Amino acid sequence: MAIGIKVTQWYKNSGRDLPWRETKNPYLIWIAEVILQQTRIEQGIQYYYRFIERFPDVFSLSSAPLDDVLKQWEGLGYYSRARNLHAAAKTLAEELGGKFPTTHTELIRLKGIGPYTARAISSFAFGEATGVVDGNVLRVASRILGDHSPINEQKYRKNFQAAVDSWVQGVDPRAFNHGMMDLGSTVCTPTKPACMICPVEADCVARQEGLEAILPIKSKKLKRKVRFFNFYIYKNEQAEIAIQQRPLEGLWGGLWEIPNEEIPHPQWEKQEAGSEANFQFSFKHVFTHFDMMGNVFEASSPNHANSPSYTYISTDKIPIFAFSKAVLKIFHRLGIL
DNA sequence: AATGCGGGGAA
DNA sequence: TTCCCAGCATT
Repeated sequence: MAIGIKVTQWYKNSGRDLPWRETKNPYLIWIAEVILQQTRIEQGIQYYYRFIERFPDVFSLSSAPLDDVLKQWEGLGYYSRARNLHAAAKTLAEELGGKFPTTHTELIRLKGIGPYTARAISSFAFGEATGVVDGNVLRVASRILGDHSPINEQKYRKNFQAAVDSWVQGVDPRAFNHGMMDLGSTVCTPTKPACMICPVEADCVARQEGLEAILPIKSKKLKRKVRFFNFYIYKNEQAEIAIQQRPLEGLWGGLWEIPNEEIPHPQWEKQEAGSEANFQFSFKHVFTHFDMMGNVFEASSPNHANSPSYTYISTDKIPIFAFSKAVLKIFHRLGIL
């Protein structure tokens, strides 16, 4: 029996039941897929419910201010996703009449929709017979094929895509693609895969050659660097604090923050901010590409805190603005949120 | 092809 | 610590 049929049948018996699988509405599927990019289901599912309640269709999203979209995204990370989602919604609403393209080759032209998401939408919403390839599916395919090429290198990607595309031919694309991802997350796991209950054990080269623990191969990535920052709580006479909005590009793009500066050298014990800034505490915040070590200072003297970019707000207005997780943690630590 | 971009959970 | 997770955009 073909791999496609086995995976499809397995999915119908053992697949997961997830809210965005109950619909063929491309908008709902799109929102779920973008939220779940590089994000675990448990982490994203509440964001999904809140997001589609606040923005139930492409027009409510396209007509909303970007700040509202970012507020819904607060704490989820990779904030360019929210910005791209908003931009693509405008394209869909204003140029395409709110109608989604039905093929992955058209969908991929929209902001924030890449090879994975384009195929997920076209397959799940419109039944296109194309292979949906994410990190889970790459692992499954690498093991089934016994392929030792690094799955995180672009030049090998098309081979895996072609294999999955061949498996989806002649079967229900929705069930097959969902099945491949569920197989990856519940059976063909990174460590200790449950090969005994795998529907394609007999087709799996890695299993036959005892390579389950070796595959998939991944080439090494660079080690994170450490960068040092000072963060400042500036208070005016009304006990309001200074905040500012970050530029749309780059880290925490479009989010609000408290004044801060990167310290070129880890002058950890020194009071960089001047005599009137009182050291509060230090923290660590981990990113994909660097570790942030932060010092937090508090100052009531506004003489060096009068930048035109600052907005002074009372602390009970903090929930109105979208902040990064790091800044929210600072607020909690200081007891002002 | 390499790099930037968040945050949380598990081994 | 290290790795992983329903990736994409930019250069």
